[in-house]
Amino acid sequence: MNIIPLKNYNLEDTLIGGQSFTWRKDGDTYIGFTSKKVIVLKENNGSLEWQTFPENNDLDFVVEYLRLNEPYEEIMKEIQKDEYVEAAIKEFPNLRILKQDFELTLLTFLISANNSIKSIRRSVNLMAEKFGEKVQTPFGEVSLFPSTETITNLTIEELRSCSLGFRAKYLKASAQHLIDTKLSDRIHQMPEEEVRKELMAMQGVGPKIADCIMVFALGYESITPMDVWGKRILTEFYGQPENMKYDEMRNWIKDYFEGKGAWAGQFLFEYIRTRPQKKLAK
DNA sequence: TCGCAGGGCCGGT
DNA sequence: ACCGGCCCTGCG
Repeated sequence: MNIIPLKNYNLEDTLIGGQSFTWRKDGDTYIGFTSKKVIVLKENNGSLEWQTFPENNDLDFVVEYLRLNEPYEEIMKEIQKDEYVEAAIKEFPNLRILKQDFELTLLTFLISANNSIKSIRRSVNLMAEKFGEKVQTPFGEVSLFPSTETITNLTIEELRSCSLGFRAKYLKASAQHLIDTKLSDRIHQMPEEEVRKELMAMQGVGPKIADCIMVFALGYESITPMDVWGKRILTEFYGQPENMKYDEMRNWIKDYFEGKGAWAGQFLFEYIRTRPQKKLAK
C-alpha cells in the first residue's frame, strides 16, 4: 500500500453514500471498482493508504477520483448559508464529492430511476459479478463493472437477471448510444446546456439523472440534482411551493448557493435522507 | 402480510 | 403541460 496525507476527508460517508454504488467496506478497508480498476483505500492516522489494481500505484487516478486537491475548507465556508447546511455539515463532517468515470456514472445512475440506493447497489454488484472482468488482489478477487461494449452485447434478459426491471432496456440502448456517438470523447469540452442536451438524448436519462452525471462525473459544482429528497429540501427547509417544476427547483437552489450548489446539495441530501422518520403527528 | 416508496422517465393525452 | 404506469426490492 502507498501512503499519502489525508485531510478533512470522510471516506465512509463519501464512498458509501448516494453518489457511488461500487464501494464496500471490509473491516476498515474500502474496496471499490470501475470498469477498469480496483481501488483499495484505508485511513490511518491522518494518512491514506491506497493501491490500485491491476495496474499498481496509479496516483494520478486516485488524486483525481477523490478530488484531493479541492480547497475544501474554503468551499465549506462558502456554503454555510443557514442553519440547515450547518446542521448537515455537523452531521456529515468532511463529506466530499467524487469525480467518477463518465460512462460508469451514466450507466449506474440509469439504474437509479425510481429505485432505492440499496437496490441500485445490488444491481450494480450483480452486473459486475455476472458480466464483469475479474481482478485478483491481495484483498480477494474483485469483479469490475462490465465495459460499455460488453453491455451492448448482453440480452435484455441477461440484464434483467440483475434486477434491473424496466431499466434493462435503457442500459442496453444507452450503452449502444455511447459506442455509436463516442460521446465520452466529446462531453468534456462542451457548454453546460449542450452537455445536458447530449445526456438527455439517451434513453432513460432525464433532467435529474443528467444533473447527477454532471455533478458526480463531470465536475459541475453549481448544480444540485433535484430528486424526491431535493424537493423535500426545498419545501421543508426553504419554504418553496410543492408545485415547482424541475427547472424551477434547479434554478432556485443554484441561485441560492451561488455556484456551490453541488456541495451544499450533497450535504443536505445525506442529511435529509438519513434523518429519523418523523412521526406523523395528528 | 401487504402496501408503499425508492437519488425518475417515458409515452399517451 | 400533465399524468398513469412501470420492474423489482426493501421496509414498516
